[in-house]
Amino acid sequence: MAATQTLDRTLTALADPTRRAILKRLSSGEARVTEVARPFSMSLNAISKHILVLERAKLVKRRKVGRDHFLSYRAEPLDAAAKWIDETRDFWASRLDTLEQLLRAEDAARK
Amino acid sequence: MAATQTLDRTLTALADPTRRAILKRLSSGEARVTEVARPFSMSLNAISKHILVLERAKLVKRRKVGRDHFLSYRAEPLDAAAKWIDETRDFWASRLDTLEQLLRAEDAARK
DNA sequence: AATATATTCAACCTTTTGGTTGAATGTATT
DNA sequence: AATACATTCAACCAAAAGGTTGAATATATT
Repeated sequence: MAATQTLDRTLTALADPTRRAILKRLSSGEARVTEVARPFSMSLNAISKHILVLERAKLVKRRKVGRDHFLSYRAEPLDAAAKWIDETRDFWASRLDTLEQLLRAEDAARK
Repeated sequence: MAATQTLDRTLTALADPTRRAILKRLSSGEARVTEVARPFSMSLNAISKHILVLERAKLVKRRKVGRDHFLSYRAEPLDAAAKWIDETRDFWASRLDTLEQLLRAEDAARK
């Protein structure tokens, strides 16, 4: 699978506050679906769907024990996301040609 | 505006590969809308909309000069995103460190 | 065996997203 | 003044997202 698609899934999963909250919850320990859902004011089904999105992004792993599904947090996909952000964010800091950019912008504006 | 909503906008903006490509392009210097659109195989209008999403997330700033709109990249919103990711990602790493320290301290006290 | 619990599946609904095309607006150029 | 260029606005469309409710499935408990 293309790396860009993996990144898409990761960032899409993170772009929703409910899913971020679920992840934070799981980052401090395993929990069952119902436990995860409890604090939220939406239906269990809605949470079940959010969990699916997180699973598809490999941010959550599921372990089934009888009727209980234990969910756990996986950090790995965050590495690629953090990497992309850092690369993009630091672009100018890591280059000293800010001056060149300014000049180019000025030049473009003139013509 | 709630911090969570700002983060939503940032991550939503980043979750699309076209928008990430636009950002990368702009991170190496200002460009006009048409210039930004050129490499893509979709309509100018589609790109115009993507730019709007990036602007709403404050990742792109617009400077109008006559009929030209110059777009520039802004890194600031990435800080919050990077922060959230790092906090979440490192959770167990830092916790295990603390636990290890506690155990080591206990051990030292015992002997 | 009957019932309760944990979870998903399925169907549905509304809003948002990501794209299209065609027209409008404002600014340069000739 | 006529025309070309840069950009957005508006209407439309299909697909996806995020939620709901009700039924189905599988496992525990009594």
